[in-house]
Amino acid sequence: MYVSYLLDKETSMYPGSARCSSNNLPVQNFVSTPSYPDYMGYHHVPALDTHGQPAGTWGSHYGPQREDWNAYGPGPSSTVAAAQINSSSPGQVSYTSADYSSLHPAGSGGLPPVDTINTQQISPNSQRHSSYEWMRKTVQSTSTGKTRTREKYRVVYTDHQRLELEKEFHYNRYITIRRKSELAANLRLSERQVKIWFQNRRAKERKLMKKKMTHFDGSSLGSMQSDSGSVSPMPVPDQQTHSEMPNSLFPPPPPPPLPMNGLQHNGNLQQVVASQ
DNA sequence: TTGTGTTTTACGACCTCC
DNA sequence: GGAGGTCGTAAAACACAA
Repeated sequence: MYVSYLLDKETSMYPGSARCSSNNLPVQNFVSTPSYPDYMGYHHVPALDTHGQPAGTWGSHYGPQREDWNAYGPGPSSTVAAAQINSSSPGQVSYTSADYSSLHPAGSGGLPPVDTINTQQISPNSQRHSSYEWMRKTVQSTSTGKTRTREKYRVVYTDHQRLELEKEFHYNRYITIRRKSELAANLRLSERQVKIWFQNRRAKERKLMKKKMTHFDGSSLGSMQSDSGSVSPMPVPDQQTHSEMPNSLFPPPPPPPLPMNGLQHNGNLQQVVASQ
């Protein structure tokens, strides 16, 4: 089942990691998110599942479209960040599933305006070294997205941002222009950041697939290998739009790799894009 | 505390497609 | 030419053992 696939994947992805610095507050790092065990549960929580709803329900609840979060330009306003710097244990926020659900009204199918989710209580159950620890920690940031040519090399995305990106990724490994735009606006990332995140995420998946293949010595992965035997686990871009895919049809584990370098997909991808 | 390994952002090079 | 794809890589952020 795909859920177990996700579990395996996610537990390895964020093994109690609390990717957060204590010094800086990137503007987009405004909130942390539920633990991934909770996240895993989102498959079963209709209110959390944005994809079962018509795509149209997504955009309608967005906060004001923010200007592209320019990773190259001067830092954006610090309005959100300022709200996060408030406490002594800065921005320590976490959601229970219920919290999270309440923030995502059923039917809205989308994320609440990020500004509305910065005041959640700290999880009382979290313990040090538990798998929930990471979500207690504050994700903070500097004020700007700096490139490696600037003072700061990179920012750390909030758990919330990653959660939503992961959700989107698990729904579809290739994001459409529309969804990219929506996500970017909703997560206060630039579209470029969303695009690159997906690229990196696919790369990560390919890497994991490769790892798995080598681990299993290909014995049970015959169907996942190309004719030439070379490993190219790039899935075929899903041409379905989000509004077309029901909850129960979360994509299966990465489909069989294609014997090519991925560039052959461009035609299809652009068709998808064009269809938006 | 520090050294080391892994993961996460971000980029450049290069590719194909329109 | 611009878009987005992969691939490889840099470096920050992080985990963890010693």
